[in-house]
Amino acid sequence: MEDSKGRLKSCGLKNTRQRREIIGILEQSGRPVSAEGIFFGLREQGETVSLSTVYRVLELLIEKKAVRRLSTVEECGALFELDDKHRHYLVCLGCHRMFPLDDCPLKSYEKELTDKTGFDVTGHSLEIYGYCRDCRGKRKG
Amino acid sequence: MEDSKGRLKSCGLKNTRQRREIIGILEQSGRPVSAEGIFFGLREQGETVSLSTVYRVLELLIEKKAVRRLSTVEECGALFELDDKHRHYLVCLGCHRMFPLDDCPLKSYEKELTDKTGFDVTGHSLEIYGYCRDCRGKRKG
DNA sequence: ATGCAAATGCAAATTATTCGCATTTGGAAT
DNA sequence: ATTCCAAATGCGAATAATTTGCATTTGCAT
Repeated sequence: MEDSKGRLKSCGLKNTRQRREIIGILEQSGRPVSAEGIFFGLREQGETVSLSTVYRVLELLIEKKAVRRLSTVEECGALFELDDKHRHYLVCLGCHRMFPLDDCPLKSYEKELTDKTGFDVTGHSLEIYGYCRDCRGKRKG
Repeated sequence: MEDSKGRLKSCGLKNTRQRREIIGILEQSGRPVSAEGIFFGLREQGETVSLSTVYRVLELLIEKKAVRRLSTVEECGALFELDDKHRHYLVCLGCHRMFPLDDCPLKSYEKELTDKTGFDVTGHSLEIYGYCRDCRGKRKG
């Protein structure tokens, strides 16, 4: 089991109080947190780290793959579409185009979940990431 | 097949030029668009609708379930978590708590997709929405 | 044709995030 | 242990995305 200091070392990052504490919050929380959540979480513990540092450290940790950001799609603000039929997309990380999928791989899974968890499942959001044919080529070249 | 005027009527909404045009863009586009995308899309067609109207109309159409917003989770800015192991959440629409799922229902599906589509799949984001036990009770009462 | 609630535009306010720059600090080299 | 410097931080200002207040306009029921 890795502690915050260990995580920093394995990322090859300088070991600073702020970074240790931000990672600490992420570890304690056990579920996704917002930048503000981290900022105020630290406040409550009597620690103080500026909000810009929170953002910068998160960015850095994402680069190092020690942290992930939920739902990567929304790069330029929220996205909207007609709510006609249920639909998901293949999102290209190269050109950012979105290709609709033929069908939803989760139809049966939702029912299963409702039964298993007692959670009343009403929907889901799913995007698949990767590189489209065009961008796949460009990456190699 | 419904046109923008028809959609507005079935939502019980007043039929205004701006609304027709915003819906028009959503129909034409065939994939998710940002508010700005709609705004400038209209500009290009020589139509003009203020950006605040775009936002207001989208909001309204979402309420009426004629439009959906991609990835509903991020209500208070981006969310971050440790990137230790692959994980998804059941997100409660009542209390906004997030409950981690035991496992990912898409493991095999990704490979299948890579083969089928020629898209180089590198990952996905998935959240399941609904109401947790607590909130399910409260909704009925 | 008329009237009014609802819709719109505009500009200002908020919120989320990023950036520039002066100051501080971790840790490699001594 | 001390020195040094690139890298990290804090602060406040800048930017981007979204919301809101208010005066004006407009659908549509009458």
